[in-house]
Order: sequence, then C-alpha cells, then structure tokens
Amino acid sequence: MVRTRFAPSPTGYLHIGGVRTALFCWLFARRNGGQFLLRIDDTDAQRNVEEALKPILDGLRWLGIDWDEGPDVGGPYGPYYQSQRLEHYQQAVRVLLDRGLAYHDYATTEEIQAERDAAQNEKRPFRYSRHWMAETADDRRRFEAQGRQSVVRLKMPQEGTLVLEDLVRGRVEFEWAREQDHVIQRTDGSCLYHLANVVDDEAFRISHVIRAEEHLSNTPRQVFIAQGLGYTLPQYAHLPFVAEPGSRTKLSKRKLDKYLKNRDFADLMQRGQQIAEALGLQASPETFNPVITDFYEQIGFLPEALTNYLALLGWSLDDRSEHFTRQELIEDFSLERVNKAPASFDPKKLFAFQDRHMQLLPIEEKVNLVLPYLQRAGLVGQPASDRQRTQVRQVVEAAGDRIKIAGDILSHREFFLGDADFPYEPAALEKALGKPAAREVLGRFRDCLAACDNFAPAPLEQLLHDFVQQQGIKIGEIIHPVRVALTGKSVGFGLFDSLAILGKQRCLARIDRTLNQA
RNA sequence: GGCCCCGUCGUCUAGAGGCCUAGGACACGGCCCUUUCAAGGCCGCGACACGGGUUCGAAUCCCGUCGGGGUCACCA
Repeated sequence: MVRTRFAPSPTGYLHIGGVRTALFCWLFARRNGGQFLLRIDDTDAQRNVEEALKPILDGLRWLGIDWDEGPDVGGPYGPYYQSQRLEHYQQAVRVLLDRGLAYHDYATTEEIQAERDAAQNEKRPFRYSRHWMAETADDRRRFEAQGRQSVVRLKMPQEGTLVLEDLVRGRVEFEWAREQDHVIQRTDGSCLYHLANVVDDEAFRISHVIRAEEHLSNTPRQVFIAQGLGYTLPQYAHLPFVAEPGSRTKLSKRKLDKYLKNRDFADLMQRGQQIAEALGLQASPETFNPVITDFYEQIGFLPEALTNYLALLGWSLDDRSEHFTRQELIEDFSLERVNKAPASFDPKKLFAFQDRHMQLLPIEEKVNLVLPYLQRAGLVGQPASDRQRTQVRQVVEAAGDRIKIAGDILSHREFFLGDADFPYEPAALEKALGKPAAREVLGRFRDCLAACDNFAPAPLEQLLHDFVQQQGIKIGEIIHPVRVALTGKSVGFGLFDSLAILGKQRCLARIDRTLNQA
C-alpha cells in the first residue's frame, strides 16, 4: 500500500514550493491507489497552531489536494499533530539509549561551540569529541553533581558507507564517519524534528517519503534512527526545489524584495494588487504575493491551472504534452519522470497556463467565477438579480479571452457603474474627442443610434458602416470616439458588443454625457 | 571550508550512443488578421558549461575542470 505524507509547519502561509511538494506526494499516492496524509510539524510551535494552519489547509483544499488522514478528518493512526505525540518520541529515545545507539551528553553549548571553533581554526571537519558523553549511571551522576544538564545525542557510526537508492536521484552514498552526533532530545525533554519525523513516518506506515532536495543531507541520520529502531525503511524520493525566477537559488518567502526587481514577478504582483485594491482587500506584501498560494486564490486563478503549471515544474510526460487536467495528471504522473535539476519559477509561463485553462472554461462557469468579484466590489447585488446575471454573462461573453483571471472582470467595471458615474481616462478622452470635428461626428452618430430600434451587434455594425459611408469618413474616426464615450477607455472589447450590452438608453445617455463634457 | 546534489535555448523541458542540421512550450522580435486591446495564424531569434578520453560514431558513457545549489542548530 502506497502511503505518502506532506508535513507542513504551521507558519501561517502556504509557500508555492511547498505546494509543489504536496502536489507530487498527492499525485503519487493517487496514481498508485494509495493514501495521502497530512501531518502537522508543530514541535516548535510558539503561536496559535489552528490559526496558523488554516491558510495552509485552505490552500491545499482550494487546489483539490485532499488528504485521507490528518487534521479535520482524523484517521486510525492519529493524532496527526507532532505536539501531541511526545510520548512516542520519548519512547523511541529510550529504545535508542538502551541499544547504545544514543547517549546522554552533558556538554554545554559553549563547550560544543569551542570544539567547533577549534575544528574551524585547524581547518578540519568538526566532529564532537564525546568528552561529556555519559554511558553509565555513574557518569551521569558525576556530571550532574557538577550541575550539568543533558541532551540526548545520536551515537553515529565511525565507519562504513550508507548507500541510498533515491527514487529520483538514483544511487547516493554517504560516509557515516562524516555524520554528526545530532541532538535528538533537548534538555527539557522535548524531541527534535529528525527523531519525530522518523518515528511518525513509521507510526503512519508511510511507504514513500517524497520531499524537497534540501532534506537529502538529513537522510543519513534519519536512516540511522530508523534502522536503530528496527523500522523498515521507506522509499525516498528527493525532489529538486523550486528556484527563484531566473536563478537557481531556492525560492524563499523572505527575499520578496529581490523578486520584485524581476520584471515578470513585479508585473504579476501589480496585477494582483490592482484587483486587491478594487476589492478593498488589505493586501500586505507579507501575505499577499506570488510566492504564496493564497495570492492566486484571491485574484482568481484557476486551481487546475496552478496545478498544471506546478506539475510541469520538475516533471514532464514527454516532449510535447503541456496541458493536463487534474485527472490526467493523476493518470500520467510518475517519479521516474521527475527531473533532478532545480526548476525556476516563471510567472509568465504560469500566466500562460492560466490563460489556456481559462479559454477552455464554459461560459457559465466563467460567470460563476467572476460574479463574486463583482459582488465583493459592490457592483452587483447579493444575490444577483436575473437581470444582473444576464448582464454579467453578456460582459463575460463579449470580453472573451480578455478575462485571464477572475479578478480581471473588475477592469470592465464601467458596465456595472451608472452612466454618470464611470470615469474617463483623460488621455483617451483628449485623443478621441479633443477636436471639435470629432465631437460633431459623434453627435451625428448619436442621432443615428437614436433612430435605431434593433440594438443587436450585427445590425449595429451595419448601421455604423452605413454611417461611415454617408459621412465619407474613416471607420476609426467614429469608432474610437464612441468607445471612449461608452466606456471612458481607449481599449476594450468589440464596440458592437459594448453598444448592445448597454442598450439604447444607456448608450445615448453616455454619449450625451461625453458631449456635454467641456 | 567539508560532505552531498545538479549543469540542453532567457525560462520550463524532450533526448537513456547513430532517428539531432538537437524537438516542443513560455518569453522575445517580425508579419498576417483586425475598430482598439486581447486571442489566433505564419515566420524568426535562440542551448548540449569547458577540456580530455572510450567508440566507426557522444548532448547521451568515463575522468577532470569550471559553474550553480543544498546542507552542516537543543529550527522544521
């Protein structure tokens, strides 16, 4: 039975690289008819775990990454919070101690540091001298009489080689003698991640440990613990990490300022901020930026598009398949086809995937997607009236592929504002209607419209062409002024669609308002 | 610095000795379509890090060099 797990710490946000790891774990489990579980690594938690966990669980759910066991759903091996599993870890420490694979150590932090510094000065690799190692009860009493406190350290082998068959990296070798005597239990009796991790993976019957590459160097000590405890080793698969845009360095939330200097990244950020602003969202860059999953949910990305993009970041099926639904991903995913080299995050390419997925979305689904944005911006009532819904549908249809993300509907807000309320772009107004002659033409066209009683796109187009011919003008001379009069903008979707959506009364009102502008 | 990992167009990648004059996608540039903006179509630009081997033949195998990254906590 394949069982994989994703083990987030409750940090308050879901990092895009973390999602990619979770996605691969999930895909692998689903592909193989196995289970995917969530474990919360909160051994070090200071803050309110539930609160800090919420954005993470929400993000995973939004992406359709569901878990069979874990928070909210429970499961037979729970609890799934490390903070509630302390006795398991302490029990494991006792076993390691009994078997002579770990020892009580009474060195102070300063003493360890001194050894480290000495090694540094002599340019040799640091290895703890075990000077304050207590292997007998007598030793312990002696050190404790000095007022010393102990931690428990791993007693790593002094020789030999560990050969690891990693499912994505292949054969990897480590020399045991290079490994440190890591602390597994603190002075206060609490346990450290590596120990907890191994104990839980066994307790949860994890068959495949799929995690980011940064854990590769940690694997030997975990293998040592697992073997010492008599566990059967899981299969390991170390994924390449997601790197910064245009770099090979690991993507990190903390370097936001640096990423914002990247043009593509900044563009995405700006696009998001505009939407946030229109929604009156408080968008602190700390929690609202393209490194964090929530950002995409907020501004209206399609979860399938993000998933599709992320899956291709380090994995591919062949030399041409790019578009995958979630179901196709499940069918086609395999660890054998995961790359070894890190892949850098490309906001432009992500956007291209979003574009493609959006284009394939049926119109009604698009309407459903977009409606909440208009409602939150106060442009459409809640619930929307039939008339409003129809209008939204018309706008969405006319906008076509111009709506790349759901929040983009807000850049067509003029259709939902009063005829006297929508703003004009000053430059557009000046360019299209600055000259008196242009205003005269617009006036004449207004009369034409007033006489028209079939306000559908096709007849309107005919009407305009007839008008152009009669007046002996170029089509651009009328089309641009009309667009500005109707929408306040120099760019937008098809003019005849705009006219039809607004209807005769509103078109005339808007043209009159424009003509009355100074 | 030690150890470990990685190295094909700017980016994501295909490639498991001859199918490679290295394919696809995003981005970029040009043209076409067009009332603007998108979208779409066509064309173009553009890479095997370097040096040695092995071989009739190497992006693919071996060695070295260089470069990039990860990791070396009483963090996870």
